[in-house]
Amino acid sequence: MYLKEQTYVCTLAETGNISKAADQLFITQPALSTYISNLEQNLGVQLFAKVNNKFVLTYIGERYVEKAKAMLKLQNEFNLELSLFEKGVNGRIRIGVQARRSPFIVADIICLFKQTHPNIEIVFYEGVIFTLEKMIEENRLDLIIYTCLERKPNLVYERIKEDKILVAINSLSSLRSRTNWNEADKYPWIDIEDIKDEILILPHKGQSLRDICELLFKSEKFKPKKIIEIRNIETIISMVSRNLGVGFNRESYADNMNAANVMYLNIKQEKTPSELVIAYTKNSSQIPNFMNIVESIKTLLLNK
Amino acid sequence: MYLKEQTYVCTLAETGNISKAADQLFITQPALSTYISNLEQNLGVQLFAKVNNKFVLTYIGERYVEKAKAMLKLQNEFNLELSLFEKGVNGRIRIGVQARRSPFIVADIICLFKQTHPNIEIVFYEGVIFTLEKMIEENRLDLIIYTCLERKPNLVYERIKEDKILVAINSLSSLRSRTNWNEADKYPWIDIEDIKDEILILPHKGQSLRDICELLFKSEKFKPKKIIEIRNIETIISMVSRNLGVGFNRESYADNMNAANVMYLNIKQEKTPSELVIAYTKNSSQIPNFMNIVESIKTLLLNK
DNA sequence: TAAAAATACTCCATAGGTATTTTAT
DNA sequence: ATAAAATACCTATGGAGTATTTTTA
Repeated sequence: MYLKEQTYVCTLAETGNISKAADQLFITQPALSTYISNLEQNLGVQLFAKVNNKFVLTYIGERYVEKAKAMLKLQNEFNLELSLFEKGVNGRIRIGVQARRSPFIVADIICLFKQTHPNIEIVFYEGVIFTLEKMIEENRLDLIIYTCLERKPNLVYERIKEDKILVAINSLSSLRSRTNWNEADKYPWIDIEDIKDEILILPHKGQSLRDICELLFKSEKFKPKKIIEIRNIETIISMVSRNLGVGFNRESYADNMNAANVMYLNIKQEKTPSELVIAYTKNSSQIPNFMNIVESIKTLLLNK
Repeated sequence: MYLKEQTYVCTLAETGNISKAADQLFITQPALSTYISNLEQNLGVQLFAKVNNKFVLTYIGERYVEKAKAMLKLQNEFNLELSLFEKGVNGRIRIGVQARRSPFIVADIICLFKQTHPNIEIVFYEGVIFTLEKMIEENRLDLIIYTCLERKPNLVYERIKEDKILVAINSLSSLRSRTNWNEADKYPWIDIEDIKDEILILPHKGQSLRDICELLFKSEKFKPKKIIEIRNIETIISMVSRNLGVGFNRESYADNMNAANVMYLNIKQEKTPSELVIAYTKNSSQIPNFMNIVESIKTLLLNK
């Protein structure tokens, strides 16, 4: 942003001398001379009066310069912001996270940015997968962190880790005897057929955990006998804790939830577990060092 | 003053659509398209992101638009001021008057402007003739009202009226018998030779009234016997009122001074009396309807 | 007479035009 | 298939240059 007209007039007003002003502006004296006289012609008024071969502002010239100086101040402010932005000091990143996941992530990311990019404004949006994907495609978010069920072609994905569906049973339940534990695995395994007679506590339809469960049930032709629908996953787990049924959870959520006597199990039938990912649009031009930021968020999430 | 760059960007930001924006700006779609992409190239950043074929501002674009809008506001303010100025509504006129004359003139001029040009700022400067002439030549005044002794070639003069030098005598003084009164004249006549033995009360050297008296004395080879020097002309007249000597005054001042027993006399020897004038520089480009203003001040002074 | 500004002229970058192609819904 | 944006290409204006003249102190 360069305000040539305003700069020229203000410089001439300060020096009172075409030749000196032209020097300061790195142009020649005739160039400035004709520029100013053309400008005055176009404006229809004299901005300068010539007194003893010095250029002094007329009344309307003074009015012009007052406004022009304010403009030049704004120009400088923008140019400063721009240079900070280009260096990556300045900026804004809009991050979308699943509302469910937000408590485990947001505070950490804010702490990370406070240390590494204190002048980058972070805007969080919490929502469901569908909304997050819609918002990033509409350029209302720069980056989303979520459990991806199906990759979209116009987004770029950075895989953080697998995010398996786990069955949550009460550790005192008789189901425990049906589980197998391989030393290599974090959780024991269960066959989904073994819980078909149990009361299943699931989120409502439309919640992504429920939807992914339904896909699994469908592919396995699994028909649950009885389902209780609960919106809040923490409530589901606390119900399992009281042995009121068998719950479901994502591995990434399970790690952040504590409840007495709750035992998590891998599902034998889950072949292609969904993934926790960072996603962004291909032409993400909002921030210069965007990829560094993605990397540092990725590292943060991997180490959790 | 036209901020093309800022106007183009703000219009595009508002419409989100190159074609509509181009229409509003009275240019073609390709013209705006290339203009914006060149601008982004030069700035080194994207101001807009294309989302569903709509142009939406990026972070730095928002920063740009915030500054640009403030500039456009200043531009509108100036353009408004300019149009008022061109219509003569707005403006400033700097009037110089002789300090001596200021009490009889300034209030009337201010009243005149309040009625006819309420938005024109009037700046008064009060000083001696020499300073007034210097200031108008340096463009620090637009117009001076004073008693001109000698016309300068680079100034334009509007003659208001003759401003004769009068002799002030006490009406009880014996000098009265030496005066002649023609019916046609405002004041009786006296021969300067008749006061050469009197005590003459004159302003100090350098005061214009004294200087003009000296010129008269010189051309008439008139040698006063005794002179008392008094700076304030009102004081001189009050001394005449007490019959302490013979005073001098300008006709234009005399009309505005009251003192008991003071009688004013024309001087027989004054052949080319000085004039009360309005003077201004030849290229007075400060105010569009300057000549009207000069005329109305002239009329005001004539009717006093 | 010396310094500053204005003028004459030349050149080139760029804004803006038309015609057309590419892209996106 | 249609509408919008981008691209290609052409033109003209005006900003900036050099050389020179005019003006002013």
